Amino acid sequence: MPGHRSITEAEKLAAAKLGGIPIRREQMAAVANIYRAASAVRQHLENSVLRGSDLTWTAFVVLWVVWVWGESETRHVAEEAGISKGTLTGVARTLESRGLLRRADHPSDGRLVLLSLTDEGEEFMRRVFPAFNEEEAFVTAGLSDTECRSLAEGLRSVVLQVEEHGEERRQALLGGAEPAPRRSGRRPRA
Amino acid sequence: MPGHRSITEAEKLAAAKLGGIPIRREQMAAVANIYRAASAVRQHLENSVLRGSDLTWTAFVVLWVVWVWGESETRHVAEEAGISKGTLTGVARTLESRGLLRRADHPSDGRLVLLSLTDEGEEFMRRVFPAFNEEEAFVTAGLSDTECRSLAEGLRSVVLQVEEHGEERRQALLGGAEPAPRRSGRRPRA
DNA sequence: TTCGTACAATTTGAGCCCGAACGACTGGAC
DNA sequence: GTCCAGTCGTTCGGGCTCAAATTGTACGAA
Repeated sequence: MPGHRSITEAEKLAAAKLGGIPIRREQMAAVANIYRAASAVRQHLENSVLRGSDLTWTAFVVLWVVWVWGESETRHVAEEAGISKGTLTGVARTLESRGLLRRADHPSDGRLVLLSLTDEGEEFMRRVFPAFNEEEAFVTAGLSDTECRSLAEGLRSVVLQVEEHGEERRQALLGGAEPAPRRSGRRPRA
Repeated sequence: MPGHRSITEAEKLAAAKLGGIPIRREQMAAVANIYRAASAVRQHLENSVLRGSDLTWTAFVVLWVVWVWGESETRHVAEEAGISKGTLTGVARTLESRGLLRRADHPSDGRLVLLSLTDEGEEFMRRVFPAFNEEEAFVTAGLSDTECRSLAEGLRSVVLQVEEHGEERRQALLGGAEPAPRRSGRRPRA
């Protein structure tokens, strides 16, 4: 687990490093803690309820999305699960090989693929989701119901800010220039 | 970005799926939003300030840790950055190849490796960190300073809960049985 | 000295991650 | 009927991710 040395201590050192240039401390601490918490929660869930079935957090989320929303087109599942289409292809392959997920062609549009749970997948979610939710309760045990709601509220505000103004902001930062190429990624064939 | 369909809507569907079994809604929403926010923030930062230098979030965090704390042993850096030692080996290799990070043997203990920034690395952080912090402020723009502090406080409580009681909890859940093997991971040589 | 235990970083294998390139397909214009 | 612009899922390349196995170093006991 991260964080033997406190974030506040780190802030001071960072400030010293910059000598005079002001830092947005509260914002920095908030972002740092979002990431820390996300890692801690994921780690805990993977090593408790998910470990027995050897599923990753992502695989479980995908399964959850299909379980809750029923048979769905892959692009919607990727969107809901918060992963790219390319990643979903791989995760779906894994889940299919475990016998939990099924893929089917769309009856009228040949470009689409539909995902749905197998019977085994349904049975799995009925059994495992309650345990998963139980651990969600465990990790937030230090917070009251009200505090949980308030936490979720604050986080939603962050998500919304990025969703609504992120693209525009990135455009502005690049100042018209096209985004820098990525070292990784597929190369043109020629 | 994830979440066209609301989490509250998903809750109801999940509840219906379970028919009667109660769900900890607030806790579920809090955890879901922690993860969503973390992804959104990471995505935004990678595609704005980090894109130009083709660094990932993780690589930047590692750089930041070494910048702030100075030359450090790899195990401490991994701990601070919230990644495993194995992952750090790879990330450090990447940063070394970019000329931002340096590795050195410990003068008295041959088992240890020390990481420090190159001059280029120092220059990079002096230039990029302010921009990074600026985007941390952007993503939290919907929150006041007080709300930021309160958000960080709630998240810290989650991190603490997992750090302090997580191991014990996982033990209890497994009920004495050793943790299930992982499909991935290195195999015995024989 | 030689052994054994402890602890360090690295390697390994399976899998996740993104975004760009790609091929299959759609649906409207002509 | 034949373009053709748009959309879909998949492939691909470089990189991150973990935990277990491995290699190497340290250090005290026999």
